[in-house]
Amino acid sequence: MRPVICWFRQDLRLADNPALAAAQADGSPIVALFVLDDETPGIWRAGGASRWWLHHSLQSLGDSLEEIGGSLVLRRGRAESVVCGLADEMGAKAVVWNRAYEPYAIERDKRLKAALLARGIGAESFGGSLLREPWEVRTAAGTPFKVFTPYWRAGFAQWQPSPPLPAPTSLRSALADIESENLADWNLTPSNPDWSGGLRTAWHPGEPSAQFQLSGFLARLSEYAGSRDAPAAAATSRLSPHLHFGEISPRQIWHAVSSQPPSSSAEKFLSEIGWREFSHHLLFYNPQLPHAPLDPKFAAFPWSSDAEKFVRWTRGRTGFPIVDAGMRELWATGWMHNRVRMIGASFLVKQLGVDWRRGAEWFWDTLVDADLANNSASWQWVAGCGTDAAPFFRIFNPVLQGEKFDPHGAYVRRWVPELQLMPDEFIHKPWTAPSELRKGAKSYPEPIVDLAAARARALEAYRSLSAP
DNA sequence: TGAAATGTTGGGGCG
DNA sequence: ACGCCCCAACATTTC
Repeated sequence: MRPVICWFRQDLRLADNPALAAAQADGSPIVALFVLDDETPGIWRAGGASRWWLHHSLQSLGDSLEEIGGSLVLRRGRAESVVCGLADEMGAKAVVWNRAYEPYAIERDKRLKAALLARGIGAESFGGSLLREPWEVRTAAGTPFKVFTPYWRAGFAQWQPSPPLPAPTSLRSALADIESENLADWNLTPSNPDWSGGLRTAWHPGEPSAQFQLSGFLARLSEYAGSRDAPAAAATSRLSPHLHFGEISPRQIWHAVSSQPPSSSAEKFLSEIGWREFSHHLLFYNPQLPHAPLDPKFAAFPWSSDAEKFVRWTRGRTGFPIVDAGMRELWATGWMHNRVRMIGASFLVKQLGVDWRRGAEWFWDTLVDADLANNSASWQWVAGCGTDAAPFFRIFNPVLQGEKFDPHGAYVRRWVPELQLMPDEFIHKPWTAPSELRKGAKSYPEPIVDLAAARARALEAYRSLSAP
């Protein structure tokens, strides 16, 4: 019997996987395939932290497939040729996959589909990584949305997803022995040095862990609205990397959260899932989102070229504790609390005047949840050059933000041990502490900018955008 | 999903 | 008792 190839991409799960379910329903033997693609033109090659996650997620997916009588075939290369080649090799009946929405992925998949159909091989794609397809949600005029709130109201207020699909309990596997590469040979995990210790402590990639994480979050859902902005509180879901790799689907999350009693927390959290949808909507209709400001006024913005300050930002040595704590959390664990991402990003763009794309690139390389749509849309939001963007005058003050959201400095002390003994009163502005208190924190840097002066410079630069 | 500057109000000290 | 000033505390405006 001719097999169906189920091509796994950003959907590394068995449950609620429409492509896999369709392959099962077809009745043909199934070949589960993953392709490590660093070659497709325009691709955003996965960064270091993402590659670490991918390694473990693939391991987990392979294990899960084996438990139900299947296996995961690993190949490397330009995906179009690899998939086509394997389909030829197997005499495949069809290839199925769940859609991805990065511009290069859309182009690649379009070419692949045409190539397969031209060879008489079936090709079908499914929606499973988003709640709604980007083109499903439109304004009354039929145009894409530019602003989140109307997008959310139009697309999701009176809307319920269909229930998630169950995971297959046994896989009708292709009998032929199919050559697979060795995951270890892909060198996705770091060595010399192995910097992944903090990631291993913080995370457990894979579909079972994603479900575990979701149920843990549901148990503390009621705290979400009140504590989501406190980085020390661990009140957020921490589902972002699981979602990015598709170890859990947004439909599973939606279903689980909306089965809880209605609450402001549930509503707030679902709207955050909505921001993820909105980012993909924006990327779909604005393929330049990752590399060009949506607002053309920003084309000639006078960004700073101060490499030294940028490096200090990346390493968490700016002298502003809440910023440095966040950047060190990112470096150590591959993740940063959402509130601190906003503070740190605003600091880079507005206080240091550095191009948002430098920040986006750093995040891309260091985040385990690095996602082209979310990352690009969020940085454009912070920089004020997106469509639904933070107004230019919204400049976070890292001292005030720290005092507001980390009032006792618990988060800062966790990631900036130099400030362990600094009293709460000075924890977010240690340079103002009496000298005897600063002695214990001697290795902590002085602030690299004067907040008031930098703020004035930023306002001037942004104001000049709209001036004639 | 701001912050700072500016304006307003009202209680209390004081002559 | 009264007017005056000071200045938190809060509200509004501006960037």
